[in-house]
Amino acid sequence: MSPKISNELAAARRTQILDAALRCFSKLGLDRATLRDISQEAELSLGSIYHYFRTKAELIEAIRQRSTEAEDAEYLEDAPQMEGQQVIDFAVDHLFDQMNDPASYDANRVAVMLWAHALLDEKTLAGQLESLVEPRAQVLQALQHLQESGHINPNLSPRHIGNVILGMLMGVQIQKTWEPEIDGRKAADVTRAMLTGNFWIGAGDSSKKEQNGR
Amino acid sequence: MSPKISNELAAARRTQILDAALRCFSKLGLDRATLRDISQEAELSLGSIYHYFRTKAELIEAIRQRSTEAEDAEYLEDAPQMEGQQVIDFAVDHLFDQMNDPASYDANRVAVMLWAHALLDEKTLAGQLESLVEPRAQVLQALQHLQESGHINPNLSPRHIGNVILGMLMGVQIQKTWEPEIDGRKAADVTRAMLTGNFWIGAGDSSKKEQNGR
Amino acid sequence: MSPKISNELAAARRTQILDAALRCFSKLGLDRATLRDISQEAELSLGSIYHYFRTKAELIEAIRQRSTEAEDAEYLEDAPQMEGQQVIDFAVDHLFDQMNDPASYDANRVAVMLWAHALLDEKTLAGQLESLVEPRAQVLQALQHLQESGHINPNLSPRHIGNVILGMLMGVQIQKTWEPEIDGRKAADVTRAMLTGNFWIGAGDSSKKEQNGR
Amino acid sequence: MSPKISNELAAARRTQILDAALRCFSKLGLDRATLRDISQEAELSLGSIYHYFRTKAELIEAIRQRSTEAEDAEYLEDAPQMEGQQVIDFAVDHLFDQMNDPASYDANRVAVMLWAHALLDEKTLAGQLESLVEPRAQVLQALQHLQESGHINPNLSPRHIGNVILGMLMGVQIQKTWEPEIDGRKAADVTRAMLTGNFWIGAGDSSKKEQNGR
DNA sequence: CATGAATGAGCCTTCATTCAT
DNA sequence: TATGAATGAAGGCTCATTCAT
Repeated sequence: MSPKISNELAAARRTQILDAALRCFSKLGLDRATLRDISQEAELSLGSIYHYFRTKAELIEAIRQRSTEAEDAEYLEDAPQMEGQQVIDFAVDHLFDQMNDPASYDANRVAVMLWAHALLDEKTLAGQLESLVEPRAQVLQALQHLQESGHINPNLSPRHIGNVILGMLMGVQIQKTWEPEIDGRKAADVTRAMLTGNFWIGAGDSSKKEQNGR
Repeated sequence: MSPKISNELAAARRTQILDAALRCFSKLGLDRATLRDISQEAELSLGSIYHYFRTKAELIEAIRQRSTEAEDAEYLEDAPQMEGQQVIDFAVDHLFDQMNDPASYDANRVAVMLWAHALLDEKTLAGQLESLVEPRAQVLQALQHLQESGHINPNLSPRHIGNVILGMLMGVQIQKTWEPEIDGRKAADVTRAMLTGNFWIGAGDSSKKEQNGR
Repeated sequence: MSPKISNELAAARRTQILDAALRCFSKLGLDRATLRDISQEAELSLGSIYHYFRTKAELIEAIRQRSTEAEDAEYLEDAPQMEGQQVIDFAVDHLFDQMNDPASYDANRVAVMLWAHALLDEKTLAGQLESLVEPRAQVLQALQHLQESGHINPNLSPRHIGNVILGMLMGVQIQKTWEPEIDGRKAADVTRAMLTGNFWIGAGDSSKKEQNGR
Repeated sequence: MSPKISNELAAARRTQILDAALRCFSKLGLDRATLRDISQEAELSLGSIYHYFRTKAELIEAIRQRSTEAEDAEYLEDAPQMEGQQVIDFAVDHLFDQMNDPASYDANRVAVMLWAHALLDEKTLAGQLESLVEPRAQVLQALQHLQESGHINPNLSPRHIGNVILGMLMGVQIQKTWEPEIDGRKAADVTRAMLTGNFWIGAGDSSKKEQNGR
């Protein structure tokens, strides 16, 4: 009989290794976690890792891919049927929710590490940027509609609006890895308020105050 | 022989080493840049590094300190005498300007690396957070005033407003290290607009205005 | 089911593996060719190699045996009925022909590798020497006759004549693995000339003749 | 003071390492001798080796260079002022002497290993061939003279004569690494006899007998 | 018999740190 | 104080061999 492991079993092993790697990377960092650490965390031999990942870099890349795929999968499930401001609200809520989820603790930390890692590894950077292409296009389209319809200040560069929105999410995520007590929902409230005119309610301008004030 | 001269010399050597380290860390990463790399970049002997920094960790810490001190020095020069919205505008402009300055290329990259490094090194994290205490207090005070005076939505958590504002800056900085062509000034425009009610102008469509003005 | 069939099958598998091993060893070297390389070259599974050869050393030994057996088989077919100078001529021609045969490319390279390998592995050395016993005895007998009949200088040690003759063949074979454009037949001409007095013809200059003929 | 080691000391360390490497390679083989083995044989730390040789391949190459340089140095000391047959006699004697010298035991074994190694490593092969260029040219010139003056059979290819002569030396050296009791001087006698018409003295042919016979 | 996943000792190489000069 | 040679622990990776299926 073939001892060739079934595809499901092989996938399970990959998952087992990736899970262990995520924990090790989260705890020790991408550079300092060794493959021996990971093999022990996965309760496998060192050599086994190499059946599933040819190099450490490939393992890191697999971690990166899995995390963006996971996000995309959840995200794309609901996003398509929305439009305009909803798209942005949804993205913001979704990402802040994930940031708040204790189960994402390691994933969030490793995500931050990968952002720094992308500065040194072209492949990681390419993967990182590529995973942003589609969400970015969606957001840009939504922003364009909102600018055309006069809701968003048309003098602002859509691309840079996108950078700032994504930046808010990334920047808050970093801070939350530093100070886990930060409440993602409250940060989401702030973000949403900023994006929909409910942050600055302009007391000194009575017309604006009435428009935007609750 | 004069201690003053040797102190100056020593300070110059430290600077020389820190400059070299910044370049090496920027290029190779905190973990992968070796002390030999740094000594060569500084045109010093390997051993001499150890006269000025006892360990590599101490050198990294010194890099971190110097970068926050530099920012603080510039920043605190002008900021104190301002108040209210000015404080925030000033901070935003200041940080985006620095982000845009080609001379800050290495410093910006290393800053991002240090954010990730803080996840693994308690001392780095403590330093990072400590350097935020004062600016954060200033911003919080300004926000409080602006909420009390009715300019900013009082239902939002000041602390989390601070997190989001800082997050925008950090998040855009990361993206700029990935895609240097991002224009920091345009991102600053967006940020300022968001913080002062000029992003979402919700005008021209009364039905929508009512929806969002709730 | 028939044991005969399985024996044939087993022999075929062995041959298949040995052929693959010869190619891998030729290309990568005895130490650097891995059993996985060989299994892939043989289009077999890694595990199946171990059904036919218990260790890598045993596989190498089998390669060595097969190559000397092949030579002996061809060689002994015709050689016995010869005598005197013919024996030597025949051996020289035979070995140079094989050296020249493109089909022997890998075998010749691996033979050279095995000569070096014999320095480290007693079993290989023993096999190597043992395979020389019979041809050496034949050659020695022929040499003895030729010395007794006055054809070959009787002051020379037969054993060392044998060493030099075999050495010529081995040494030219090494050079041909380095520089494949060497023409084995021309080297055979030289060798045969040396062995039969047609190399140094010392003619035409009586003064020199006397010098060298002493 | 500069701890920079003097050039002589550095050269001594290199020699120390090369000597140790030669012993280890001789005993264990080029592939199987580890750098740790060598460092221990040299009574140095493992890391130290890497101050003097960047890689194992470079160490092997240094071994190869040193051995050919040593030969050349001795050889060229006396060879130039000779001509004709003397050149060949001298080369033969010189190489057989070295082969016979117990102090060359390891060097001779490693030389054989390098011949096989050259099949796998282009740089080794290039070095090997390059070291033959000059002696080969000398020998070819001597052969040409001897053919023109009618001493050597003009129908033989000079290049292949050279291959056979060098081959005799190499082939006997291999056999001597296998069977150290082989007497290099006696093999030298045989070789010299073959090269000067004193091997085949042609009893059955009276004309030849007179020409070549003693 | 066949298969290839699993094992883990061991290899080459790197690098922070020490220390004799 | 300055230098860089020396140290050796540790890391990524390989590979002969075993064994469950």
